[in-house]
Amino acid sequence: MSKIRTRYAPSPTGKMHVGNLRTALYEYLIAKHEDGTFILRIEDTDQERYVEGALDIIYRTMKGTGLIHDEGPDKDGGYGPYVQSERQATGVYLEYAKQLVDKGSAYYCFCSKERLASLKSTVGNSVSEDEDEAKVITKYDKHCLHLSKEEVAKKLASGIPYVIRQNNPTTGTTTFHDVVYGDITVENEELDDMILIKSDGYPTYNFANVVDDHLMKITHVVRGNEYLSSTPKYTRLYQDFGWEEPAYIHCPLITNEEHKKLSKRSGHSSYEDLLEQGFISEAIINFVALLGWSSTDNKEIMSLEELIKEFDYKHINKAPAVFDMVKLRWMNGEYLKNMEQDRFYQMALPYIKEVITKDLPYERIAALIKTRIETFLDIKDMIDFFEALPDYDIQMFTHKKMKTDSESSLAVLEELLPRFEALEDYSEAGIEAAIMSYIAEKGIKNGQGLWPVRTAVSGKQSTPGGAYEIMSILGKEESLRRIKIAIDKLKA
RNA sequence: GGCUCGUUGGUCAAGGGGUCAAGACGCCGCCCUCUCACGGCGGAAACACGGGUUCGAUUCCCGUACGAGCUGCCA
Repeated sequence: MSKIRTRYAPSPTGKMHVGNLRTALYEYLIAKHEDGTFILRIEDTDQERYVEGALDIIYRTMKGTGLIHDEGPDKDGGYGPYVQSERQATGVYLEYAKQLVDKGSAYYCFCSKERLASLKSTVGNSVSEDEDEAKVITKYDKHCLHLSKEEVAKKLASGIPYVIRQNNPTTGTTTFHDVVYGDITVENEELDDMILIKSDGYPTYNFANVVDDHLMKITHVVRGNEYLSSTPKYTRLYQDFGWEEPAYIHCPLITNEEHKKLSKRSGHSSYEDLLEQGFISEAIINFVALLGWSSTDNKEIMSLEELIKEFDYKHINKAPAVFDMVKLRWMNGEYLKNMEQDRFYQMALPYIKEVITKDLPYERIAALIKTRIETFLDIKDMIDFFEALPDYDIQMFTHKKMKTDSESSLAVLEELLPRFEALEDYSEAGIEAAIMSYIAEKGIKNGQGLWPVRTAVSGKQSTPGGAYEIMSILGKEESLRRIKIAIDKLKA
């Protein structure tokens, strides 16, 4: 059995869309599961859509996610070039297209864009009140197929711009097999004579893809199911060339909450956007892997290594999957909770410093928030009270379950204040001892003693950590100041 | 419009002729607890519809509905 070779073939047109990321991931997993080769190929045949810097994003994403390719523009494996514009320069695509022309499976077309546009006739326009959905016929009419060799040669010589189109049969059917969707058959009548070589000399994606996959000996092709409808045309190409087709693995679409294709502005469209939203790479990969696939033993939290071991492309789902941000948040939180403290601290620090300018023990703050956040963006609202005491209402001291009210809270704070002032050991343990002995003396519930204190020093209903943690982090001076403020408020 | 694909709780998702139809997220409740989280326990919640085939269909077949994708000298 020959070794598996998969390829991720992005176009450098902008950010890394999560659908593309999943495709890359599956290609990687399929290859690595069988110890195969994972290739990166850049499909930049559309110069108009090329975006500066997009290539960097691709490399950065691959590196950041750990999807390391074995062959690519920067890693020659003997099947290069790995950039289609460079391959184009070698003339391969034209050469192969001409082979097809010689076989009668393709032909030159000199039709102007105007003529092409006129072909898109609208039928039954008057009746279609269903929005502006007019019936449109978009198939090319094979007008240039009937040009004689001499006419073609003449036009070619005179420099008229041309295109090379596939010559599809008009009768019969074409069938291809997809690993997830099974056999799919279409009427050849439906097949458009798609363009293989554009008038600028570049191949279309449709053509370059087939030629390159064959030349690079790709065994498994993974792509989104938006390609399902064009695959029969690729099958024709393989048949015309006499090449063996790779295994097709079309993945279900990833949609937004409205069940529409993910769009640029939906917030979860790209890997980079997600990083900006405070998610970490491992969680994104893990989550995306589970969109359309699940492991046999139901495991959900899986590292890339585990995914490699578990991944079986035969278990990919057919139905489109909604990208659920809420679940991603949960998963990200799981990763954060399980992260080694030091790494968490390093990653959280910039976000902490964004809100806290005072000289406080950042590491301890980080430890407090670790189990309480889902993304790094959650940090801000959680720790802002360390920086400045918010303006709170004394209603907050009244808590039914804690059995506290303004009056009891005032008493507790006034009695505790001198004890805190006299406290030498202002560590967490020292403060705890002071408060607990007070509680014991008074014979009150923990909550009755602690709720007023925590509220006074934080000014918030809920906080990461409790009274002693907060007080020791704030320091003696600041926490006493806040307690005095509380006493004043309660007296007023 | 045509073609293609899809349809299990709100979402992800197992299962595929006989199951009390898994699990996860979210939601709700309880426990833990100085708050919020964490953790633990429990709960509500699904086979789109109509015909077949069959002793028996969520599972197979056919329709219908709904949804999506494609219908570019984009990928």
